[in-house]
Amino acid sequence: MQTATITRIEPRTAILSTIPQLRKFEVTCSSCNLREMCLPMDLDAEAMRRVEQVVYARRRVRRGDSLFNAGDEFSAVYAIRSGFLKMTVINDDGREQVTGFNMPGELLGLDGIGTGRYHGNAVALEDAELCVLPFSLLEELGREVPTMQRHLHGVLSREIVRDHGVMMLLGSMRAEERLATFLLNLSKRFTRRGYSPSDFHLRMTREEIGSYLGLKLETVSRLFSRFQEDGLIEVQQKHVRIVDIAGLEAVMGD
Amino acid sequence: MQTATITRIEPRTAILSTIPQLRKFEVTCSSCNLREMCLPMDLDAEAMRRVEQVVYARRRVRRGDSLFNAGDEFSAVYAIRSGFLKMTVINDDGREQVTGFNMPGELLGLDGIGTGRYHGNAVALEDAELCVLPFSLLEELGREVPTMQRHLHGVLSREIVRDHGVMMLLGSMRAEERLATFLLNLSKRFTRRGYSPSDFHLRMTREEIGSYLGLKLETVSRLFSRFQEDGLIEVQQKHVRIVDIAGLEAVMGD
DNA sequence: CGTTGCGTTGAATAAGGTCAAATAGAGTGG
DNA sequence: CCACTCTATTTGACCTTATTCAACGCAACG
Repeated sequence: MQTATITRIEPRTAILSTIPQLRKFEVTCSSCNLREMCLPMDLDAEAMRRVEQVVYARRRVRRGDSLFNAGDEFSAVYAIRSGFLKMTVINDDGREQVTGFNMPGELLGLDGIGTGRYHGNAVALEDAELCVLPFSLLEELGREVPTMQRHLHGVLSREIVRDHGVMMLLGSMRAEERLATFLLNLSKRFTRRGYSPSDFHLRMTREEIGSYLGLKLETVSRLFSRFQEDGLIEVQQKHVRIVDIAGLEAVMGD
Repeated sequence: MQTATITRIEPRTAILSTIPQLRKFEVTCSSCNLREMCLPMDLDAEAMRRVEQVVYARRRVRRGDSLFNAGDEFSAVYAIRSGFLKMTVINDDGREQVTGFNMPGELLGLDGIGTGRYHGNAVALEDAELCVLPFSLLEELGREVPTMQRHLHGVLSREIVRDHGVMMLLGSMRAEERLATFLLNLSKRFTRRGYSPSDFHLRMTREEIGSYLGLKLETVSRLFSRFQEDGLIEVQQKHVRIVDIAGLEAVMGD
């Protein structure tokens, strides 16, 4: 496990003009193709400029490496620019639970605000690049720009809502419903990012899917096979093709 | 389902002096015995005063009634003054999942910030009284008082952390571990509120416990009986007495 | 004092887990 | 480029756990 590369970017616009064009281009949220779903969503030009001041570094994490681990000191949240990550928690007996899979445009590290230390582990499922948002700067921005404040609260609240959805999944659904829900959720998120709703590459293993869904990897594998037999999907290793969306949705309806 | 009683309290201190002594006394967070664990935790006098301006109404909800329901317009979060409540979500096929049980000093309604509508249902398990905190006032306060801002973020973040703990419970633990965890968690929270760590009254039914823990009510009942046979607890209907805390903790260790 | 909701318990069943073996890919170094 | 290794995946057989179905008991309440 090696230290991830950190690319420092100038923190304040005052200095921004001294940076080569290319670099400047990289920093701007306004030109980032994730702006529609990332933190600066729906901001006016002025607010956007302020956010860009907060994004003061870029960080790369290689597949298998951690962005942060449980217990690490919290100082920033991260916006995913590229790559897939998983969030996990590990309990006393060493059992690991995957609490989420995250894709570009999503925010990581919110679990660290409350205690000053990250509560979970963020591990890259493939090489990833992230925007580092020092949380104190984000809070400062929130105090000055109500839109940003509201937006940050929204992100936190929606994470809670998402978690409640996972509780519903884990607490009330049968195995096949869980997997169907999972696939449909991935499909929706891929669609939002401009990728195919029906054809995608799973970055996580069967075991990681199983952990997230509260199932064993063998069960996940069997379900993939069954869904394929039933003509709902086509699977080949990590590549999934959803053949019958309505059918998948109907799995929950029985 | 009847509308809960709402007691209006003057929103701003300017008017506060006109209220009878008793009422004034009721409003003050500073004299509330929950201040140690509620929103105004760790605030200085000035910040405390500001919070008290935000708490502008009191609301009563009777056992079985809803404080709010999924889809209701979001405008406030609620601090529980007295009484137990449960949070639930209901999915398309009508299945209900209990996502949490809440006791005095805890905040409800955070799930509504992100979308402007509450995502879950808050139902009183016994007659309850709550402080109404209009969220726009809370945000305003957050912008002006960094301590409060940080504190609100902390509450939101810790809710996420709690949810991840529940995911761990639902995704990775066996039935008996879940129930043991649940009982120990209740014990801890009761202790914090000055009640007995070992002797308490469950406000929720076996079915509600089961829903929360991802188990059927019969399973919960059997586990209670088994824990009793094993000398870990004594149960009589809703009254629980933890006899062997270490033993309960050990349930998770096997 | 019957009704009703909640809780307990037993027996049968099903869902998913465990164990084991075979296979398929991906990555590595010669 | 190929052989080798390692890890991920698939599948079968069997087992365990929790669910389902059903009956009954208890306590609160009109």
